Amino acid sequence: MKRPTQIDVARLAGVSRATVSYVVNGLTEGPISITEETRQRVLHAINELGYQPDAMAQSLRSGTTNTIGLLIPDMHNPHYWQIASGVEQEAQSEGYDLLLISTSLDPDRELHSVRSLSRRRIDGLILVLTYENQVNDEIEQLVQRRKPLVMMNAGIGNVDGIDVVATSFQKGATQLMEYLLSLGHRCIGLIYGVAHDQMGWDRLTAYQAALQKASLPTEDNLIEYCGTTLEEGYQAAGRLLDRSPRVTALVVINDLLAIGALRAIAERGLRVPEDISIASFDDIALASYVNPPLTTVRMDAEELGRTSARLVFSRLVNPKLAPQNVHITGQLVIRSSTGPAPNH
Amino acid sequence: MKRPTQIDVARLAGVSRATVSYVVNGLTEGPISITEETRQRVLHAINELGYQPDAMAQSLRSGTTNTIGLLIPDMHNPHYWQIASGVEQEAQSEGYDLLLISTSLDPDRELHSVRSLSRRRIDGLILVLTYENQVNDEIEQLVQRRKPLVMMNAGIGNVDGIDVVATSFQKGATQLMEYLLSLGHRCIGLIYGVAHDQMGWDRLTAYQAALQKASLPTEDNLIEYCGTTLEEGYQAAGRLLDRSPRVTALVVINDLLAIGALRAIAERGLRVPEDISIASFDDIALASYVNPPLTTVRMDAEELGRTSARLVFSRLVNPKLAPQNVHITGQLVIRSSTGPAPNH
DNA sequence: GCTTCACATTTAAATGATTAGATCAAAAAC
DNA sequence: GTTTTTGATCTAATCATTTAAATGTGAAGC
Repeated sequence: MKRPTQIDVARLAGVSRATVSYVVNGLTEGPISITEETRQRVLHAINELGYQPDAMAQSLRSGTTNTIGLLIPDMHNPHYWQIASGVEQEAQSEGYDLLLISTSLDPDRELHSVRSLSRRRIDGLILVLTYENQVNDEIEQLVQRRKPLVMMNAGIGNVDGIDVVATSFQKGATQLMEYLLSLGHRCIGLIYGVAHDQMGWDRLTAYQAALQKASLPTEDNLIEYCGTTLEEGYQAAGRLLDRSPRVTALVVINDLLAIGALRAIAERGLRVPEDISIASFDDIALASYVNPPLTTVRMDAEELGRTSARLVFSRLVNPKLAPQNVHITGQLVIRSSTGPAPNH
Repeated sequence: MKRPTQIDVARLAGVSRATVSYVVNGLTEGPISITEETRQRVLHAINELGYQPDAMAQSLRSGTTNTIGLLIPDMHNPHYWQIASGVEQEAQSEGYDLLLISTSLDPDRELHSVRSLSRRRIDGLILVLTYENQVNDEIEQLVQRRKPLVMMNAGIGNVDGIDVVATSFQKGATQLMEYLLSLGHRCIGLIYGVAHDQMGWDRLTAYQAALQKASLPTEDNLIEYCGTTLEEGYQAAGRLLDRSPRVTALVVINDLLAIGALRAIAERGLRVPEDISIASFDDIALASYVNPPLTTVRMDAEELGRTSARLVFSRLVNPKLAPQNVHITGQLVIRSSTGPAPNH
């Protein structure tokens, strides 16, 4: 059975399509007026047929889709989920739907997806990119078409004239390092699990700067590189723990990998924080529920999502707004996964 | 700057709109033929203007949106994320985009969202509902319009004639209970954290049946009801643990809440599994990384998502397919969070 | 009695694509 | 030399809506 259109309703009610449109959109007051009797006839016909206006046709006419797009790098990391959750909340409360695309950390897909979203006449777009430079042309176009566009990144090269929600763990990472050093830790490992070199730079540089400032060696043998999954975090922690001298503290690029690392620690019979301290970044919901609760640098990802969405909507309301540049920094949250260095 | 349309391209290339369409869609072979020279002129104009076909207009014409919708109850539970992830993967590989809606466990929103998705001419729809009965009318309509529609549920009342991916923990829960009883546990608590009475029924009944079969009391004082968040699982576990006599094993409705429960256990200085065993359902990625790794009944949620998506696409290809009814059951995975009952 | 006006509704253009069928010139067939 | 065919392109209908402008009617104004 085909879905009924305005024409079907008009025919059944014995009126023209315009009248149906006016009734549906409640324009019966003001310049246009429809008799109550006609109105009822139309409403009755709508009910009879189960008519619903076709969103595609409306979109074509209005140039508006009531949809915002969100591009995230990976659906397996709770951090990105939380961002999406925040965006979804805000979108829903504004009556917008969410088109979600994950690029699975693939730069080709990133480019392809931005193109696809732009063809769809999305009303606004939030990008959490990993390979920014790839899509500059597309972004340029979107900006010129006055599409609300928010880029969320970890302080990579910002594009001019667009809204940015920049996140930085730099300050929080520095705080964390000072805290660990004050606990007497002198051999602090870093698990650097990222999809791409440019990611996590804020944490890496803060880590190195802190060590340097404390006149400690910053050689690479304290850094273990890996991918972005739990399993890879677990593996990397294992490799790092089996080196000697063993680190007394472990800084992990995010909570997810830290949970993987916790397992590696537990398997070696080490106690946290008595034998080894561990700290990470993000403060995902789980961070305070694992055993022991993780010391972490908090960045409320859901709030990040909500903020980005709000930027989109504020530009949707007022397209002439000057480019916004929200800067969000992480805050150190001390829990029980960190403690004094052994023999200190 | 407005986005260029087919007309702009046609004008610049000195041809008609039809010709542009043919070139864009690569129909230059077969019944239609275009000289290479014209083709080049059109392509050049497209490039010049940065023309991209408007997806809305295409959708209106074709009645097809290249989009599938997914409705999930809650974005905070990793279980649903994993489903979404599976759907997204499959959709992307078929060249479809994903429209994601979370109802936040609100029945009104559930109804409203299904309506909204149906207005959008979504090509297919996957519903993970919690309040099925509310939307039966809408579903009926979608079926009559021959929209591929998959319902994923935990074996509640199935609607006739539609594709269903039914999940059941019944068998796995029974296995789990037998396993716990065989370890000597006689006082087994249940943390029943659901949004809605009908959810988790499979686990509850299996739990009760197993106790009854073992001639153990099935009074309600071993069951702690709560909501669906980590925090609520934590609280509920606390309440249950503080009763006496204390349970020697804890069955939790899902892994997420079990992780909350683990914290409550740790805070009371109890060891897992020496003092108390804990087991749950889902086997989210984290389940094998927490300390200790959780015994759980595995249900691969990502696979669930992929399966649902595949059902949608298979019906999209062949609308006359008989209604599919995939039944997926959970499998017990024994890890180290369960062990012999104390004093056994 | 003629104009003016308000009211209730309709007509038709516009949104941006696809595609069946029309057109028109040049080449091929007879 | 006329008809047929073929190749290349164009015309116009269609998809389902919105909305500015037009239409027709009866009542009010003078």
